[in-house]
Amino acid sequence: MPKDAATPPRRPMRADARRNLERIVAAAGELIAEHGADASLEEVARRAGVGSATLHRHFPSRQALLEAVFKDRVEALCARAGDLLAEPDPGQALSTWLRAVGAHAVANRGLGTSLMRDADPSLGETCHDMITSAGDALLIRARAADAVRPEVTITRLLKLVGAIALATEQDPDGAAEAELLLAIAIDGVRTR
Amino acid sequence: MPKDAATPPRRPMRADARRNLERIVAAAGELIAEHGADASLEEVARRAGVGSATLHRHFPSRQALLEAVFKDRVEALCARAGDLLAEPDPGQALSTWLRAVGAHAVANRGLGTSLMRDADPSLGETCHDMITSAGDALLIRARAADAVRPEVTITRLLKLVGAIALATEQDPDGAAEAELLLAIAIDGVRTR
DNA sequence: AGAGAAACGGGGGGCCACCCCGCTTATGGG
DNA sequence: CCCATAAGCGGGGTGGCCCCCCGTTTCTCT
Repeated sequence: MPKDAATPPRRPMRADARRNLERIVAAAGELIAEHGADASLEEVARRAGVGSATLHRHFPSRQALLEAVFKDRVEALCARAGDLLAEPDPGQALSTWLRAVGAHAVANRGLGTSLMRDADPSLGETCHDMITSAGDALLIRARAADAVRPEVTITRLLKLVGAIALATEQDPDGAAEAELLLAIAIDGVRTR
Repeated sequence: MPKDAATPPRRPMRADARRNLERIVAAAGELIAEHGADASLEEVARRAGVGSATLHRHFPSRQALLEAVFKDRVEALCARAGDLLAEPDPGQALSTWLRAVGAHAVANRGLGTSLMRDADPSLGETCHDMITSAGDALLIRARAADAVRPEVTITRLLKLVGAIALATEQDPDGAAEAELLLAIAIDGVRTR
């Protein structure tokens, strides 16, 4: 298995190109944290000290840029999912992980949007794909333990989490509210 | 109690102004149905046969326009809530109503966004206010019957429904998916 | 009918995404 | 070490959008 499946071209990237690319991702990270997922791409280029054309060449769509910005955070969540497979209670493990995903999605504005889209097939290994695989392992285990209802799929769960993150994004205390909404969704509205 | 609390100005609106306003709302309704809540306002004005300045004079913000477009649909949902107060099972009544709200939110793109915002205080009686009051009656009854968990508030429920509608908006079969997600959220992820 | 006010809308400013194309610069063979 | 080559760059143009200013048109009341 290759160390990095996302770089199949044989010619290594030119040094300046890689440098610019890194600057762009860094600037985008800052601006997205400040202004959300629909931050101005021109401003990103400006802050990166790069022409807007360069940004568009490296990232043909906004989504592509978001993927690059959030990649490492998503990887962390995937790793977390792996750890939780060792947890004795499968239902609890899934629930814990979903809360972690929700927390990240709220903390990093725009991540929620990225997690929900499975659309664009030109982007190769997307955040959505990664997190789906990671979560699915947890879900399958929970289902085997009969801890989740049968119509629950990983796609639906992630959509739910992403939607909640999006909905609480401009709340004054979004993190706490998201936590609560997720708890309600997981345990149900009705009393048991 | 006045029949229409939203028109306190004594001078009646000029005939042409009212005509334009109606045209704008109609055009906006069409375009929002086609392109979602972030349809181009210029295009709305164009289709209404009106200058863009006129649109902005009548509706100082996008949100104000959305409120006008969805007002009657929201009133229908409020009426539905009133009817459901007669339902014998309070928990069931609440759940039925939430599904109805979800269905409307999915069918009318952009409605979900409107229902969640309680922000702008300059807009008087907003859709959000109306639906909150209507739903609260159902929720209070359900809570009295001990049918819902205590941390559930009407604001949170509506946020949940709106978020789900938003998340399924670009799904191929959004309506069915939203229905399912809502069912999961209401009954909980876990088996009972 | 005429005065006055209310409403209109063309057009301009500012911002943005996206792309074209002539110029710069890294790279690897000689 | 040098230079040919092509990968990469970015200024500036295009078209779209939101929002507002202000001269002009249209309604309304007497």
